[in-house]
Formats: sequence, structure tokens, C-alpha cells
Amino acid sequence: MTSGASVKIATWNVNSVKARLDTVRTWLSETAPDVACFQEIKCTDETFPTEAFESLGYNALVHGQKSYNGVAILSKRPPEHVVNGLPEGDGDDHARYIEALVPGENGGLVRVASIYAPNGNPPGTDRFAYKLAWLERLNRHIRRLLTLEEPLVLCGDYNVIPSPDDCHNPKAWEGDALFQPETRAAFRRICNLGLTDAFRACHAEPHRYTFWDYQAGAWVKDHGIRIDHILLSSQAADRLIRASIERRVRGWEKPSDHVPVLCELAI
DNA sequence: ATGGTAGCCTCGCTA
Repeated sequence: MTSGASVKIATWNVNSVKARLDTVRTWLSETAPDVACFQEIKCTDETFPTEAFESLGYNALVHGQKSYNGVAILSKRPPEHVVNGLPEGDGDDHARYIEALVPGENGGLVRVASIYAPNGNPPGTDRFAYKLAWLERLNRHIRRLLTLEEPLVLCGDYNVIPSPDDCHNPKAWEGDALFQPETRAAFRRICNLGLTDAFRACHAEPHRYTFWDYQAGAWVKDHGIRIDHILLSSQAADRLIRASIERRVRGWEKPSDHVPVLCELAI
């Protein structure tokens, strides 16, 4: 038997890469993903700790912003065809999207995106309108990418609770931008382009979370939500081997409020 | 009904 080549891809909202540097480096060393997508790095391109990741064998692609937002992609193999920001970005200064083409073994290629969708709270404000408009821009961009008919892995914090099973108490989230009917519908329209939720494809059980608020003892009470998702094109879904949520990381010292989500593809 | 925490690099904003 020959062992098939596989690529391990992760997504993680780190809530400040500088505040989380030790935690992130520890997790990367333990888990050794081939590609890691970060959100909320909360720093500029210039202040991103590139060397701290290069010393672990990663190339770093950064689309940063001072204090807020910011996304990055780490890849063991040198990426190509990098795209910073979504199209139609006139007047939008939020750093929420980066994409690259990453080589696998044996000449295979995977296109990977690191996505940080707007939070949008509270509903009924221009912040909520911005969230919905941003998700529609993302939808249009994904439609263009899907015409390439290649393995595509859309990683990120979508700030969407897809179903009541993705939170502890749906009533508590009724008034929240992450669980509004319009928000869920916008996310469904993206999924219905033909994408596969990697975690859900591997795990049917409800109440598996990726985020627990720092406040009100949410972690201790397991009052979490599942808002970090890996969406796969059909060409990527064909190759899905496994997916998981790195729940244990939330219990570490000085944790992010989000934990990593992983998938492994036969590429 | 409110406040509870964390990070930014400030005493307020975002999540």
C-alpha cells in the first residue's frame, strides 16, 4: 500500500496574533497543518510576526489592519496567485479577505481563502446592512471562483450560526446579528452554490462549538456557538478525509475566544 | 435588566 498524500488545512480566529503568539506557535508545532488561515490578527502587514512563523517552516501572507480585523494565510509550501481583499471593495477599508493558490504534493493545487465576515451587531443598523452586503459580495466572488472547477477551501469566521443546533440556547441568540433570519439566509445562499460544510459532512452531532464568549462563564457552562466554518467546493469535498474542532485549545492559558477548525484532504 | 471579559494602545470601541 502506498500512503496517499494529504493536506491539512486549518482556520482560527486568533483574536490578536501578537497577544496569542505563544499559544498559536504551540498549536502549530503540535498539529503541523500544511495551511493555517487566521482571522482577527489585529495588526498591520508591517507588525505581523512573520519571523516567528518562518522559524516553524511557514510562509506568511498577510492582509492586515491596525487594531481591528486582519487576515493571514500560513503555508508550508510557497503560495502563489495571492488576492488581498474581495472585489467591489471601493470605500471598504476593512481587511477581511485573503486568498492564495497553495501547492500540495505531486503537483496538486488547492485554492484557500481566509475569511473574516463582519459581526453586524446590532441588527437594524448600518453595521448589519454592511454585514449582509459583505456576504453578498463574498457570494459573488465565490461564484466566480467556482467556475474554475478546482479544489477550493473557504476557511473562516463567517459570524453566522447556521442552525439552532449550532448554539446552546437559540432563544438567547434570537436578537443577535449572528442568528438573524437574513444572516442565516445569506449563508445558506453561499452553501447552496454547491459547497460542503467540512465539519458537518464528518459530524452529524449537534452542539459542537467553535466560539465561547469570554464573558458570563460561557466556556465553563459550554454556552458556545459554531461560527467558524470550512466550506469546500465539490472538487475539494470529493477529497475530504476528516474534519475536527480543536476544542481543547479553549481551555489553554490565555486562549482566544475561538478555537481552530481543521480539515484534511487527499491532495 | 444588567453585566459579565479581552484586546487595542484609550479612558471608548469592537467583539
